[in-house]
Amino acid sequence: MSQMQSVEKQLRQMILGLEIGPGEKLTERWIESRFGASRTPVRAALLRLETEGLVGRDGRGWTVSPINLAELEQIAVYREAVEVAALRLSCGLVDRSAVDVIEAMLESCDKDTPREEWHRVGMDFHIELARLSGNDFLFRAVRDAMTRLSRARWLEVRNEAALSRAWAEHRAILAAARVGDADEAARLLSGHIVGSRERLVTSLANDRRGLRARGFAVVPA
Amino acid sequence: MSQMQSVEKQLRQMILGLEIGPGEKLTERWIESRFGASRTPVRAALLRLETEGLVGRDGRGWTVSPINLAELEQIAVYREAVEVAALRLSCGLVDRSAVDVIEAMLESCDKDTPREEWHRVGMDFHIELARLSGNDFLFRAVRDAMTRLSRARWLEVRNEAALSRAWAEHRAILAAARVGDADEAARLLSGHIVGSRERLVTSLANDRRGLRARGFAVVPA
DNA sequence: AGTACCATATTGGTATCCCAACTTGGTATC
DNA sequence: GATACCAAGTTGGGATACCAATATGGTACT
Repeated sequence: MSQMQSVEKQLRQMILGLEIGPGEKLTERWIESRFGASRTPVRAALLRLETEGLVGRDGRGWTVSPINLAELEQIAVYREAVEVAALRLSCGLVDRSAVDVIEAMLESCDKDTPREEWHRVGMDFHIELARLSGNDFLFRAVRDAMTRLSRARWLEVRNEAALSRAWAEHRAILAAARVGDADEAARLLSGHIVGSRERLVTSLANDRRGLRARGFAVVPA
Repeated sequence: MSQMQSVEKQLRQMILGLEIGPGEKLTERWIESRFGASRTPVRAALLRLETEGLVGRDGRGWTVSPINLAELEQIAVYREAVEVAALRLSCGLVDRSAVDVIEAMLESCDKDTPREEWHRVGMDFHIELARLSGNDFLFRAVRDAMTRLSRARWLEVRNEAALSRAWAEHRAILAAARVGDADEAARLLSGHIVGSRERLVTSLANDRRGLRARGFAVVPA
């Protein structure tokens, strides 16, 4: 693997894992020494992460993108459009057996599963469902949206009730998709996304003070 | 403007204007000498254009992305999802006066208008309509999709009949949006996108031999 | 003539150097 | 004590040098 890919991957992981806080300043030279690479691959990695929305420019320098509540709301609308479109396509497929693979993914989480795993599977559910459509653009749109939502959702997975509710909704969506009921699946997915957004934004808005105290920049809606 | 932005802009213009043919190989050193910049900004520009899908990696090197008919079909599905979502949002706005600005844009094209302008306005119609929704993600999705479609559409604008048909459909969409009839506007827009895709892919598939003769790589659906 | 092989040129990946713009911290002045 | 100002350090943008991998073209041998 090239240094650029290595730096990109590690830096993304640190940002998504909140090892570098939202809103924190980054310098190319710090990344350079942190990962033992020179500035050329570091700059390349930053340019890519910028297009993912994980880092942004702050004047001349670089900043880890803050958690942006207004952005979270817009992403939810965007997600709804692309995920529903992908799901409708999938419901029209003759072979929808991949639904079972996704269901198995959900079932792999039980009470002993670490939080990180719940978090990852919760995102992968949506990503894999989109991949099933066979449309690369819809798939990438969902994957990128989930990446942007990742940190905000991570701050939320402590909530047991929300998780079990989400899993129930996920199963219901799969059940509708399995029998090819596109309208019902779409309705359930829309509801799930809208509901998730409301709970997420409310929760973060309430926690905002606490998050800022931990050094996490959170810009209001 | 930084060299990176300058190189990115000029290179994008050359690719979209077909001055560099789809499928052509690019070397960083050629770009370097062509635009009088050093490799640092050249590499940065290539990395950004890669995320736009205008250039891609070919093993170790760089290639201008070929025209890909399968991709065009997938983009149409993607566009339909995001553009319809944006249009429905726009129809729900209380102030839809911006529709008139878009209409004026359409009207600025007459028989004396050069082809390039028709081409640009035809794309900007969709982009501005998406911007009107106020959702940045839907807007960027449409803008990026139109960028990817740009070259294929350029090979098509010679067709007078298709243009006047497209303009009529554009006007009808605006008329429905103006009175806030979201369902009708969405129906018209869906039809417009599906129809455009069919005509575009058919036309390019027929021209494929001729395009390859001009050195343009066209990969079939 | 065909083919296997090697020297050479070219390429992208990386490291490093320089520079102008900007920050920062201290200092002299009022 | 406040403020205007300046010097030193830091930063991102750019240029260039170097390297390993690959492509290329010619050559010797069959």
